Amino acid sequence: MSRRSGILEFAVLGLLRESPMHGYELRKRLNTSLGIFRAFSYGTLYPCLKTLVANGWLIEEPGAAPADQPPATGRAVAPASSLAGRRAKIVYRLTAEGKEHFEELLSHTGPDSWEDEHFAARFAFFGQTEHEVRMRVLEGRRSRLEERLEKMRASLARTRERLDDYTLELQRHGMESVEREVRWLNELIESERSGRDQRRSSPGSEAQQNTAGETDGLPRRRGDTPPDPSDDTAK
Amino acid sequence: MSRRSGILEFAVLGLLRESPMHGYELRKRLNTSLGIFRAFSYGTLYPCLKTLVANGWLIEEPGAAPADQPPATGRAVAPASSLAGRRAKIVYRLTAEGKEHFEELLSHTGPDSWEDEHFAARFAFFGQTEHEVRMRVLEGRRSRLEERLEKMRASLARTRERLDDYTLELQRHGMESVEREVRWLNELIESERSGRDQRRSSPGSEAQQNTAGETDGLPRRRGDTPPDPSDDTAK
DNA sequence: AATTTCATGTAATTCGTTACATGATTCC
DNA sequence: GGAATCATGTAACGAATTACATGAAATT
Repeated sequence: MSRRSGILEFAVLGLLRESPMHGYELRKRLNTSLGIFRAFSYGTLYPCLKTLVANGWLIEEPGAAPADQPPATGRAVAPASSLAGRRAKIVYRLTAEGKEHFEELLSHTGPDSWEDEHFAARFAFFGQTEHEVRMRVLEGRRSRLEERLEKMRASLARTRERLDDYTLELQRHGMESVEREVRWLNELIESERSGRDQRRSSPGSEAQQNTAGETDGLPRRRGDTPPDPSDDTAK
Repeated sequence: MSRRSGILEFAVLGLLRESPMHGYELRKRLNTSLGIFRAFSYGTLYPCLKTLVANGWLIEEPGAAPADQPPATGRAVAPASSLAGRRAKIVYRLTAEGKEHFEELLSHTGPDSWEDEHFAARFAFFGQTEHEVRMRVLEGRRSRLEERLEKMRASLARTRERLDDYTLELQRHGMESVEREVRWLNELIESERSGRDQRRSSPGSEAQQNTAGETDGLPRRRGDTPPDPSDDTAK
């Protein structure tokens, strides 16, 4: 019941799987940590959390600091008027069912999975995804983009000449972007193939830290930032 | 009244300015001709048309073929049962007020204009936009993207190491895309500057044909289609 | 003490889609 | 004459935003 768009639900479960958090922090992670994620508003996030709780996938805990600041001596964190009545921070924690559900979502691939935002969300949690599934998603995405390319080419060929230069340039640029993403996917698929099946659905409940790991099959880039020095003019 | 999202309204007015059309065709143009435009459904388009008519910006005409096939001898097009009763094709035509309104939209730039979809729509009609405005839009877009880049860089620096390789790769790719678009904008702004102010708000009501024109200040690319022959498998 | 940032929520509204319902035209 | 495509619409729903309302904690 209540198919709440998948994407937000998925991302929330995925993030909470790594560690419990309260809504406010969750939102920030959603907007920044994950690559492409659009900025969800509180008006979206909080109701969604309620639903997830209602489904038994999360539990609300009256918590103080979100997993960074350890509870330590027992005071100082939940200060004055006991943790009972007042509206305190609510820390959301994934239940066993929630974890199971997320795992299921992770292993399931439908035609949605290739669409822009869905794909980004899937990719963001590739770390906990099985090799098989990763391949399916990457290849699905690629053929989705190739379809799109074909349509663009067709439309471009059909309408040629009749369009002004700006429209043409817009289309050209759009196509180039898509072509570029296809190439990116090719690289990813390539390295996915060669770097066999490291990291199946993760063994423990901990997020794998991957400290200084070169273990992953990703195409490495050193010299990350492009040759453009001195652009940190903050303002 | 009824601020219908701007973007669809804008695009519809812009397309109808070039030539009258009926809804069905309009939708196709929306999806293909213009570069990036997402696919609007009929459920969105038709009500929007009604609103535009109600605002006096469009008029519905019982029409047969949409401006391609000339009315010619008067028959053959609206065949049997006269053009009276039955639900016929409705051709939408821009009124004088509509044209005026569109022109106003064209010359107005708000902070919306830099956002992804808005920008694409604006760009698609740069052909009828004044040089001044084009510059504002391009530069606004660029600084919007630069803001975004800064945030991404900051977040990346903040979270380093703590993220798994896939998340990192996703962010890297996202940033690269944005950087690329900035470079594209730089080129456009550059050629906009050098190729002074050709094409102010268009003189006549006709869409400028631009047949084989090299007049525009756009960065030219010959060898447009990438080295990929034989891809016209229309299927 | 006042301001900013953190934190949680709700109601109204906007934007847009899906699914449905209908009918005309063209192609085979 | 049947299928595909063209063509127009509507009602129900969905997803997410904005604006509002509240309050606790940290900073100055």
